[in-house]
Amino acid sequence: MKLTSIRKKILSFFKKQTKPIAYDKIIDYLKKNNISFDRSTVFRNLNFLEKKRIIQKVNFGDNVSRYELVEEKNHHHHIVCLNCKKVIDFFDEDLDKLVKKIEKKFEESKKIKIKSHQFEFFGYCKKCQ
Amino acid sequence: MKLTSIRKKILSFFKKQTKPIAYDKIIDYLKKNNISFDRSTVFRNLNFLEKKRIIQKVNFGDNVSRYELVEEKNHHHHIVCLNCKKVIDFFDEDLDKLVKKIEKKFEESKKIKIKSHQFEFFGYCKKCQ
DNA sequence: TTTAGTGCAAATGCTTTGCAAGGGG
DNA sequence: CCCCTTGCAAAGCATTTGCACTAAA
Repeated sequence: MKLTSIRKKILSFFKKQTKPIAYDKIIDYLKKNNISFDRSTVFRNLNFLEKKRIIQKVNFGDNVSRYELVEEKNHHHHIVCLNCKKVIDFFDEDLDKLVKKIEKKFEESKKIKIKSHQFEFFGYCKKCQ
Repeated sequence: MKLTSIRKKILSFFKKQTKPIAYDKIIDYLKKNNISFDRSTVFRNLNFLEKKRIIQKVNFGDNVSRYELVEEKNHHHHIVCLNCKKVIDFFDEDLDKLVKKIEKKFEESKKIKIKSHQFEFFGYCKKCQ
């Protein structure tokens, strides 16, 4: 993996984020910081980083690709405002335990290798209700 | 809501499905049955039916819009094969109970109105492992 | 009769690709 | 020096839109 100039910038931008970010946020960031770039390069880097499992896609049901850094230690889920797309992370031990139990159950009974899951809540935040 | 010819066909197609279907499956169906249609009409109907809460979008993380009929009684989640996209429905009472508990908790503490959630597992089915 | 819904064609927006040039290891 | 990565331009798709016409209620 070559650490090219743009790749470094994109990675450092991801490190600053606390929520999943969409492609256009990266574009905005690069523009604001007067970093020259081509859109295809950004897409190629996102695909590349996803394949390398450095970032992962997060799905908010609106067909917009959002990414966040993969962090094993920090497993969490999201609550997303359907209007303003504000994101609140949440952690729930009971849920994680139950998820593991369910995964085990299906791996045994259906012979499926579970690789990942998505679990998101959608609603309206205080401001958007 | 007018019951136009195409709308009827689309609805009856949905009623035959047991799994979420993507746009192109509908196209295939209409073609096979020699029903004349325009792609934009199909999109308009999907959006319309979604707005009316007759169908709902289901997200498998691949940025393909898939829909299924909304059925209140029959709340379930999916396990999706990452390779062949085969879908297995699953039901889990413990999970549903926990979800309700979590929703309540966040509605009270964060003042968020939860409207829906998505919960899907991804993995590789027997054939694709 | 009224107006929601359709077909058609064009536009839009996101993402990918081919190719030649350039920068990183 | 090699070849992975970039920039550029063009292509590819999925989805949306404007407009005049059609058909459902």
